[in-house]
Amino acid sequence: MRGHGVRPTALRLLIVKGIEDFGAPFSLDELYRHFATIDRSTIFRALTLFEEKNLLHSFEDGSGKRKYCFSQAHGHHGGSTHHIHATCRVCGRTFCVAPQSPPVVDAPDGFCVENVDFIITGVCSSCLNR
Amino acid sequence: MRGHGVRPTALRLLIVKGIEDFGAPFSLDELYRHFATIDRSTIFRALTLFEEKNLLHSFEDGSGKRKYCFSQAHGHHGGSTHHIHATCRVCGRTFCVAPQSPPVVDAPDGFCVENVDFIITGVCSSCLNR
DNA sequence: AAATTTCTGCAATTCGGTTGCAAAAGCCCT
DNA sequence: AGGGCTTTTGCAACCGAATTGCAGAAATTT
Repeated sequence: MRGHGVRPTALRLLIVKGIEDFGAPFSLDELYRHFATIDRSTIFRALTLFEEKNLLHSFEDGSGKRKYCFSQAHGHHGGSTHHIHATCRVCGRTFCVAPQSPPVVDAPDGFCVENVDFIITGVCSSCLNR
Repeated sequence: MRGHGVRPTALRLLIVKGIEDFGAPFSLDELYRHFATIDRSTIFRALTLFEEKNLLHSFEDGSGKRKYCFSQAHGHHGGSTHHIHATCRVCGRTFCVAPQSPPVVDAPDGFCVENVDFIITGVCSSCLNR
């Protein structure tokens, strides 16, 4: 955390802990409800800061809520800002499709690529079996 | 339009016409401003209906506004619900990265894939040169 | 053309995200 | 440890985009 220029306050540590509990991409709202005591804006600002400092990555998955997850750099796979996610349109949850790295495609002429998101939409197995 | 179970009212025909004028993914707002006379909710409901009936496809590109574009089935490429788009984080416009079909990746176990979006984020050439 | 259904405009609401401000907490210096 | 400065936090309010309820208009059916 310090390495990224983020001061580790009590709440921020708590928040990171909470994020780890999720183990999957989460929305601001999910995290907020996770510990009902911390203010929404505090969490929002922490997430924004974390993203700025490259501890987190965020993306829109079609569910209407922005999703956050740890940057690959942080650990669980690869080593770039590339992501494959699967979002269930029924329950709105998003899963990391772990180790694969998204394939390379051509961008339009002169387009400077900063990030690539690969988003699968459909129905997850637990929503299917119900 | 009829083939998809959508009744072609005067306004809906106008709206489709407007969409064709764009030639690129557009937001509700852009379309609304395109013909200042039609009510926002009317357009919204038309787009929602079109999407339900598979005339349109929509996705979130990170710009905060939902983007719509014709389903591939409708014509301009491929033949499935697969999409490659490039979004400029400066001007918010989204471009179709036309003829390529996104590569196949594995979804989580038991996940029923309905759609695949490949979203490139960065800065477009006209925003770069300024 | 009367009855029924669908569509449209308007106004209001929801929802997620974001900001301004004052108090609280943390940091640094003596 | 105490005082002064900076950063962080909670609260309340705001914002923009999406969405809905309702009543009148338009289209369809009989």
